[in-house]
Amino acid sequence: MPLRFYNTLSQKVEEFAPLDGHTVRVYTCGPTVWNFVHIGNLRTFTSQDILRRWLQYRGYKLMHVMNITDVDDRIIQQAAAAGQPIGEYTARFTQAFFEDTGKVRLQQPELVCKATDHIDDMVRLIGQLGENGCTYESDGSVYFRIAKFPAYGKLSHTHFAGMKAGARVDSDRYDKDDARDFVLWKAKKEGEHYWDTPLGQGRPGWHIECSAMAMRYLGETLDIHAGGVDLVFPHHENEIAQSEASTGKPFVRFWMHTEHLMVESQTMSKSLGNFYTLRDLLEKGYAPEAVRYLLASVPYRKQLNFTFDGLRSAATAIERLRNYELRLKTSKLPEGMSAGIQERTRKAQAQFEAALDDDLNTAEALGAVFEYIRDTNTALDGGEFLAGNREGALDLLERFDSIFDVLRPAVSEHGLQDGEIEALVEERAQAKKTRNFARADDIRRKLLDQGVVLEDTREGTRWKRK
RNA sequence: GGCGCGGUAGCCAAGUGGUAAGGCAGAGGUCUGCAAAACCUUUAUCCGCGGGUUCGAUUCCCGCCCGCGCCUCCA
Repeated sequence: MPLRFYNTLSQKVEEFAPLDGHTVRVYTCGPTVWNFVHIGNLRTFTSQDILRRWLQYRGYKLMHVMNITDVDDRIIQQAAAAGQPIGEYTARFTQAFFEDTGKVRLQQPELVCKATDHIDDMVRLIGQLGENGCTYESDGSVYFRIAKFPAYGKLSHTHFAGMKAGARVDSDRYDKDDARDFVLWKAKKEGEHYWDTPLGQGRPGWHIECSAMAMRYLGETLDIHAGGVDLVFPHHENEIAQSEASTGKPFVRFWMHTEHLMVESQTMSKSLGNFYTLRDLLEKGYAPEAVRYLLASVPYRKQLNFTFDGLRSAATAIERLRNYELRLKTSKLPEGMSAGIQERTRKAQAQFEAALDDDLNTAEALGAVFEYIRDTNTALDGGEFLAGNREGALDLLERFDSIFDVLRPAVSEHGLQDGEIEALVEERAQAKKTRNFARADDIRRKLLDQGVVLEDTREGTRWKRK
């Protein structure tokens, strides 16, 4: 079965291949840098990381562009409250964003672009829309006239036909001709950051930055545009309107939206006290890999119920994976190659790949890997897993980790050096030989205090950092 | 109200028109100086509820109940 993704536009799972056959042009809506990323943001970004990695696994080149929204109402407000220029305020959170996403091992997009660096592109795009007769000005602001774009609503599958224009006009927004119209350019307000442009003094509306930057770097038709489900309407709907009304071409082939994350079955919100940033979780002592695993383990189109129980489960599951890898690498195996095991490995890889090809079904992919681990652990116990099978199993793990990326422990702390650990392991082996178990246990305890776990096996003692 | 997603074991969660993956937790066992790791057995006669289609439905259709999201700037 070929690679296929659910497309919000068609509401169907469709076969995917990049337009030009080799390079996938992806645009994802990045963070608004007014605060630290929370785990809901991270869920979306993690699913996009899985997407990236899977496209690469399937041999495609990537041109992935992500924007940084570094000007919007909240930023202006918060920066003012902090008494800082917006650039200074956003720089701090932009840096924090990359620190945090790096900790959960998100690959960097090929290109990251900031809204404030692309004001000219936005102004040009708005100008083009003006030439096409899609805009109007009111009180110094420029609006997009939805009536000029009949396809409006095709992404969110909203039918505005029966809705009377103006019926839902918000009393605060009488400056618009139609309630659905949205702002492209906001007139300057006293004391707010503004740009001097042919459109007048002001700042861009929210939606225009994505259209402008996406088309600037990826062309008029993108392969994939992704974001959280909440962006379907109005953000992405408006992006389509702006882009297609300007170029007359389809803006995006595949729209992919990540479902939201819940916390203990409830909406995550500050008022409920269940709002967590990544930093909150790390401070509580959870490993970033566990966060990554948990966020990646539920397929992106399903709401993910985040619980601390789940986070601990994730950490234990990672332990199982790492134990298995350690066992594979350290076990002395009988010579030879088992055809049965080889076939089992091939099958596991096929299942793993089929699962991810099927709209990134990470849960099923994990199932395939764990099932394989249990089977081969049994074979290892029974002596049927032979030296010749080791490479295949390690290769499978490597393939798995090229997507999930949880096998390597976070930071190797500055504790004991390998040589020191090995010397102590050797000393303990001698103590055990002389049945000096007190000394042996003493060494094990001492190492455990340093985060090193010892495991005695038939072939001797192996160790790992916890 | 409109549009959309979902309701599967203690928790998380996959899945199929033919009789329920996987992870975590629990119980018992094997192994072990101890411990860990690992394995074995066990934990849903049943997939929100009620109808219908079918030889057969958790999987398709209809209705209902419940949770969640969006409906103008929230990933």
